[in-house]
Amino acid sequence: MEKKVTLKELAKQLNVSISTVSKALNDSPEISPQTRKKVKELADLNYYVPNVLAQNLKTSHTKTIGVIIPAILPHFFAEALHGIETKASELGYRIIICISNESIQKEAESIKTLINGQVDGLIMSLSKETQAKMDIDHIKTLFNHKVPLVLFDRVLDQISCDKIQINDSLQAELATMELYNSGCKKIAFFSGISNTSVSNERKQGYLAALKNLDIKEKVISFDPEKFPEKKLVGLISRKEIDSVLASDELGAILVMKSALDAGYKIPKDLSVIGFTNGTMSKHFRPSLSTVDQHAQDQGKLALETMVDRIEGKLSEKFSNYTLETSIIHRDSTRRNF
Amino acid sequence: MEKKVTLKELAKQLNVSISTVSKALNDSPEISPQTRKKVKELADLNYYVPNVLAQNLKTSHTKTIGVIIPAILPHFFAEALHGIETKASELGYRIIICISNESIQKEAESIKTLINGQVDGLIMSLSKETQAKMDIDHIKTLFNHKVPLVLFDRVLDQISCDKIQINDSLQAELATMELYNSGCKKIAFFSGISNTSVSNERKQGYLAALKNLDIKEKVISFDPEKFPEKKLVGLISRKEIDSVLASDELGAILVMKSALDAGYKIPKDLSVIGFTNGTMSKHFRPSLSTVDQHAQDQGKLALETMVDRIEGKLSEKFSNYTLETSIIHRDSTRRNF
DNA sequence: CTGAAAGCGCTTACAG
DNA sequence: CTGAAAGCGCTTACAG
Repeated sequence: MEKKVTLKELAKQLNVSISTVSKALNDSPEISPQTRKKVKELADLNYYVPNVLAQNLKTSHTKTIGVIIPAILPHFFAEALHGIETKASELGYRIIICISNESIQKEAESIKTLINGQVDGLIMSLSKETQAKMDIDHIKTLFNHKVPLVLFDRVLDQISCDKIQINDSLQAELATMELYNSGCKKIAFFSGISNTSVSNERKQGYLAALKNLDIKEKVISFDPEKFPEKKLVGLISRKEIDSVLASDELGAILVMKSALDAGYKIPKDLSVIGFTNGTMSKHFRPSLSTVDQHAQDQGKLALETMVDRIEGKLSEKFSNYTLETSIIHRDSTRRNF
Repeated sequence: MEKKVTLKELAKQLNVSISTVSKALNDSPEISPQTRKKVKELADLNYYVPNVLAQNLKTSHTKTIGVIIPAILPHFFAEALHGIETKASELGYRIIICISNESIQKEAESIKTLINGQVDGLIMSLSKETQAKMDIDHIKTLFNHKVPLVLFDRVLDQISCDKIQINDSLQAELATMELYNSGCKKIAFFSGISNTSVSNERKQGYLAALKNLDIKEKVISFDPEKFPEKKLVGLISRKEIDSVLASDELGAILVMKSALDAGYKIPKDLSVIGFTNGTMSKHFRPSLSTVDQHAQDQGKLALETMVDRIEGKLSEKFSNYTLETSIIHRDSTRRNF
């Protein structure tokens, strides 16, 4: 098999100049139809594909966008990534993805490998560590290199850039209200993802609702690896709680499992609402009522915003989108309202 | 904010040549320690990062690998992708991902956008359509462009390249045997992913086991969007089946749900084994016994193989890895064996 | 130890 | 309508 064919070789074979070949291939009106045809035929015959690296070097944009997310396994991120990829391929962009594994260091490394010209912009959802420590030095290097940034879902006020979010706090407040309206009076908040801005927002919303309702708060943070089963069961048996708002899907499922295993009925003895509408929510028995975060839409919007920014269609001022969300009512909550 | 700083500017500021700067930055022993230090300091000060595009153009390798998968939402692929990314970042490679959405056309487009020099090699898992139609013309263009290919999970014999698989047929056979040994005598095979090589392999394994056992086969293909609930319940109530091997996770979950909803007990009335060890398998009640496909390992091995191929560490002959898999016993099967 | 020069594969003003 | 030349930002033999 011969080497990859270049403009140079095509030019030699046709006895014309490289410029002519280049222009012909790009359908420049400068070139005569006959030459254009001749060039294209030979190019096809040789499976010629222009080297993007060289093209990019000239045009200095790459039509590829970097994506750094904390993980892909959680349904929310897989779904968001799906949205990003779909929109990207629609708009003719490629995506390079890096996973930070919730670590600030890995995040910084990924940024470093991506700001070297191979990417027109960066879409990120921040790692837990970055959010917790509010350490954003590594993010700032982006701006030193004039690489535009779009943040989605896990954002930070300190960073000024385009942002896509959902109104987590409001949604949590509404979800809490719904539990109340369906007859629940002792509502607990369970979080398996403390340390993230979203979990915090959701807690704030929960607390705000309780304040209005004049209900006592009960916030429980836990490590998903060791769910506090006994504690939950104790709370139910002592009738200290009759419902749970969980800040994430897995948390909600673990709450339901523990309650069911202990012999309680859902939603009769315990109502549950989760966040993130994943496959588990849909297929668990009973199915889980949940706040839909519209992960795909967040991803799509992030990508669109990025492209608009790159192509100069946005004003200097950064945009801050807050997506509408909705509560999906399923079988883990009562309907009497 | 100034323009991106280049070697040229650093050279000008230091009153040395571009070559010197380049060599200094690359720690060439040709350059005196003092100059090296001076250059590096200025580079840091200016946040200099070499333009990979230019580097690649010279060295003609990009240290990035393209990945084309049919989807990211199914747990298997998310997990495989996770493995690929992890290993890539370990070995200093970046990955560009494209999703074919199970379509041959999208697959072909993705290949086209990736073979233009921006990728050192391609890792793929084939779309259903590609596997069903055995249409591999678009794959062949890869070879015309001398881009190495590694196939994992969904492969095709007609394509000669490095391959990573699990022994689906054998695993299905073993899983069927296990159902038998645990006392099941009427074993059905449910597939929500017909049209894929893996589903077919698994069916073959199932059939092979039944043949040995002299049991009558019962194969049911269905569209995951409309699971044949009545049919399943009918089969159970008429005692025509006492167990199910499902070719995928969602299929297994749907089988369990339908049976449970109809009032049957698992595993007492119906034993179930699935494929793909996802979160649903783990958290469903009862938890699902399943064949672990070691998705992450497949991903990691695919990436490693790719890198070895690129770096010339592999012999001309293509390798064909078959990974060991294992059955994870949980609560959807009986233990009396 | 330092630098001038060629070249990676392309694009694009500028001449002719 | 066609081509020579410069340049994108780097690397690397080759001279000095």
